[in-house]
Amino acid sequence: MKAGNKTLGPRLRVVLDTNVAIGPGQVDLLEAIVETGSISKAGRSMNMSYRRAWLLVQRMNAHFHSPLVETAKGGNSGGGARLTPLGQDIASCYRQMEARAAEVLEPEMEKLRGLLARNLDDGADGKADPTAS
Amino acid sequence: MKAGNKTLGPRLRVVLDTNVAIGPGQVDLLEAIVETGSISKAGRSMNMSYRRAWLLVQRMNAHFHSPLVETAKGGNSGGGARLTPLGQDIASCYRQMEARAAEVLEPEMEKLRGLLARNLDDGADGKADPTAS
DNA sequence: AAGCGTTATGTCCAATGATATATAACGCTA
DNA sequence: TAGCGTTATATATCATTGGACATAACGCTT
Repeated sequence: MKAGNKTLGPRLRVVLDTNVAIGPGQVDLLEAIVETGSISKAGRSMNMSYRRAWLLVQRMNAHFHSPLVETAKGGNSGGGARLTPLGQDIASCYRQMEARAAEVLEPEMEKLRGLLARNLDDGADGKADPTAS
Repeated sequence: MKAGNKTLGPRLRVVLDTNVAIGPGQVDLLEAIVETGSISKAGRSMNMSYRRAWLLVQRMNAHFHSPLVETAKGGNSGGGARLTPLGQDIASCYRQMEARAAEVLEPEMEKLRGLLARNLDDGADGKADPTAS
């Protein structure tokens, strides 16, 4: 339920090394896996294709010294996925960082919010930040 | 030669409203405009096409209640661009937030860094990761 | 008047990213 | 053994983003 919403506020993307970073999307996915018990259900629950969800899991697993997500094929329920202790640890660590950042940056957030255009236009625009670097 | 500054650490993307956010790329651009005095030079200096740089400026200007960047056509130097007080204010505010976040999140960063895979494969190549998010 | 570098735009195209679709394998249950 | 839902994976298609290029206007200098 909380996964996948576009919350306002500071968004954190933790860049740990070249080509390895964890951001809100990944953590949302981890939490959705906890809630649903499978990669496919997690993906569906957050409007993400199974392929994408699976690739993200692949990446995360590869980047750390042991997997964050453990999967099983077959079985009564067809299979499933769940977080390893490391996965839980990383997800909760990220949330903690997020909360701490939101807390400590609140004054500046407030200030910036006051400088916005009244004009909440969109329509033709419809996207946010193309600058990834 | 690699002008791109992929600094490690927490990266901040301040989501102020639906469709309006400021992130590291935008602020880098603002600062490059200060340094170079023009959108085109700023773009070149950070390996960004003029078009892209100009569009970003457009967007930023539109999103706040007054422009962040002021431009001039023609003239002795052909024209140029510079930050308005609001632009300077926003850029420095963002940097401050960034610094504060980096400071306050350092312990968690340290912890996460310790969990990385030893294996830092794919060095200078660049063609390694099929997923980006 | 010509020239210059820049802003300001539009149009086209390549690269990238994400989705859709199609299988195969798996292991439990009925 | 057949069936189910899932993981795992390849391939093809669609969407979005960004870059290349082209052009005009501008206003200062020579």
